[in-house]
Amino acid sequence: MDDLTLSTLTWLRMVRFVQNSNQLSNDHLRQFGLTVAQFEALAHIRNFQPVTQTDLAKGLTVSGGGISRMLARLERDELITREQTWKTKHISLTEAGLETLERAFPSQLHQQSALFDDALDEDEQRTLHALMKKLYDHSIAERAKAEEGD
Amino acid sequence: MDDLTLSTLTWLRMVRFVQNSNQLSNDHLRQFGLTVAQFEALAHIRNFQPVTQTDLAKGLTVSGGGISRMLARLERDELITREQTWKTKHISLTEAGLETLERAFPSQLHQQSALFDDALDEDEQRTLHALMKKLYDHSIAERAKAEEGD
DNA sequence: ACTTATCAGTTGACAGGGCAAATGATCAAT
DNA sequence: ATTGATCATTTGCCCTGTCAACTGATAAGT
Repeated sequence: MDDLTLSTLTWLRMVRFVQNSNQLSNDHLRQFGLTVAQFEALAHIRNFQPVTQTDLAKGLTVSGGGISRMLARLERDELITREQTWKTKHISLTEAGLETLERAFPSQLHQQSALFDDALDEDEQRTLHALMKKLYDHSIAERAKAEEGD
Repeated sequence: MDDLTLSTLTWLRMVRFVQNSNQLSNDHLRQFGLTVAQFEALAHIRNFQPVTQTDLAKGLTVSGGGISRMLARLERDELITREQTWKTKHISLTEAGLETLERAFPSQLHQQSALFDDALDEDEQRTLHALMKKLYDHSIAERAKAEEGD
């Protein structure tokens, strides 16, 4: 009954794996009062601060509207600050934001990579990485193509 | 600056690829008035109808609350019906639901697999499938472990 | 100076989805 | 029959995210 081409099956497994992994990360991060999205936002901000909202949106591949709302929540929780100079807002971590990130970071990173390290040996990981790069690059090209033919 | 372990990089590419692919699918499905989530729900319902909400939630790996809302929207749009017998609601496609699905199905499937077929040859696809199966199964096991140790 | 692009960010309306508490319906045990 | 236990679904509250329309600020052309 089901539509079991190889790529369909692969796709399904990938989507579910990403789902499961995100859920595990969310469970894990709950003790720090963070979601995966927030964790990733904080990590990105730390690496590039001070950063504009537009750049942050690009870096995290979310829309401008999405980043605006997320940052509003992070600001409300006093994990980041937004300072407006001219027309641009520059985002930085607060003390509390940095502290939270640094508490969560190591275990989150470990949790994340364990999912790969436990399931695949080093050769397999390298192979997977190469395949994902191909797929990813191709999907980027497709998105760009869709964009221009708007 | 960035935390560039192999698994982190692989993870990032996988997440972005899934994002891009979903976005491409959403763009594609817009002409049929469907989202990816709705398309997948309709396809699943067609294959298993009549099906209970609980089973549907499991099949699509969303929570009970999530499925309840999504089905409410699909019912509002008259793509499905919910018939209550005893304590359970049985979901089926309406005429319009089936028709919409059948119009969208072939091109959506094609769009989906093209992303793999254009980027990877057959050997690579088989390798990827095997690796994803390993990862997926492992993530399922981890979720189960997290569940019991609640 | 005054209008017009243009760019950065916000906001309303919406879909998707999680969790936990509440409802409803059925079944089991007294 | 009545009280509980159990299961299916709903609902309130929240976060994530899109799109499109809107606001504000700056830059440019006349």
